[in-house]
Amino acid sequence: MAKQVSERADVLPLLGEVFREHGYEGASLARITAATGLGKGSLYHFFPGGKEEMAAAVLAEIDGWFEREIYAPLRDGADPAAAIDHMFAACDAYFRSGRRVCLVGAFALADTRDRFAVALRDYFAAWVAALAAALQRLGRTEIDAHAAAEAVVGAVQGAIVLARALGDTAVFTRLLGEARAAVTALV
Amino acid sequence: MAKQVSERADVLPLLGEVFREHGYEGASLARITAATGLGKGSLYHFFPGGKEEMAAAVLAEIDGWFEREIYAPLRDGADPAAAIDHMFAACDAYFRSGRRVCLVGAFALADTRDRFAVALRDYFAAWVAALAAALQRLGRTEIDAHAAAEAVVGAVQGAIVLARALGDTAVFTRLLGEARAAVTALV
DNA sequence: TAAAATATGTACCTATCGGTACAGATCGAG
DNA sequence: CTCGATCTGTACCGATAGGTACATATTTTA
Repeated sequence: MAKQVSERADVLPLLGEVFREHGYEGASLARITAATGLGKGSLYHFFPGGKEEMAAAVLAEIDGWFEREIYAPLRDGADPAAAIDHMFAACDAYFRSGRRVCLVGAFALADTRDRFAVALRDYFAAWVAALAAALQRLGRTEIDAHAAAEAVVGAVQGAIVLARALGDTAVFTRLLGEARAAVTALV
Repeated sequence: MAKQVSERADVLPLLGEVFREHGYEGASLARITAATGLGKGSLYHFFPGGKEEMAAAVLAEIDGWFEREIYAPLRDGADPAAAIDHMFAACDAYFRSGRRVCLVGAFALADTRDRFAVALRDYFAAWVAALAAALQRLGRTEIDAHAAAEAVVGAVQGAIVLARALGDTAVFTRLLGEARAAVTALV
């Protein structure tokens, strides 16, 4: 019985991928075991709360990544305009031009919405608030900045849906490009 | 054993609601039975292909509704501008300001994407094409019209995700209003 | 190196999954 | 009224779901 060197944090990305590809209900313990290489023993040792705790941990890890990589620069970075550019580039890379689903968005459309309501709300609220802060720092009014930020975050989610349904990554890039142009034009 | 008066077409809306609320995998036969009042006998009589045929029938019914109610007026209606206005109003009503999920969009984010790939692609392709046709009839170039149509359809999907995640129908109305303003401004 | 804490695999549990079989009930056509 | 077609409820199927129990390994600590 070889001891696995993996930490709890190491399995979160693998876990996230399983939830992304199969959804919460479709992510069976068998699939999770196969994807992570961890047996039920290890899994329930790391996540005593079972599947629900696994999904919550994945959501928390995602939230942490976005906070570090995207929200913080928008909110506190020296150059708001550069932070916005970085956000669009990071989104294209993270969502692989629409090939990769946004787990939070997917959970929002499924009946996981209620179970993880707080995490979902916080994720999008933080994103909109951070982007709005950057836009305000560029001279926009609070109301205008908030509305524009909502539109951009919504555009990203819509672009993922469209790109996946049409099987076309170009539409993702196109929509993000338009959103970027629209939000940077008036600055 | 009382004979049910329901036709196959009558159960499709109920079926659709179950898939919308619980997703494909979450829509168990038990839930379907409870929601429709039909036992397994009747269910498999109407849909010999089981769950997959039920979902396909629901998608076809949805497609038919949008074709009749939204695409046709955009494409062939006498007044393209009025058809666009009607589209936004119909979307707000149909998706109940973001309270109700778009089944096609939800399927696109789940692993049902591959199983129903053709239906999902057709739904969005038809929507974009119809809206683009209306915009062209209002004088826009083909390329410009197509890009604008994609942006609007994407905005609707993004608005649903955001509204559900934030638990706020106002953001749906706001985003659709902005999309409507943007698309009708240059006409 | 002994003991305590941390991992891990396996066997097993009950509940439910989608689907099938089929006997009855109900119906319309003649 | 009869007969065949159309419905519908129930019992049942094997597979799999998430989860628990626990003995066995491995590390860490003292």
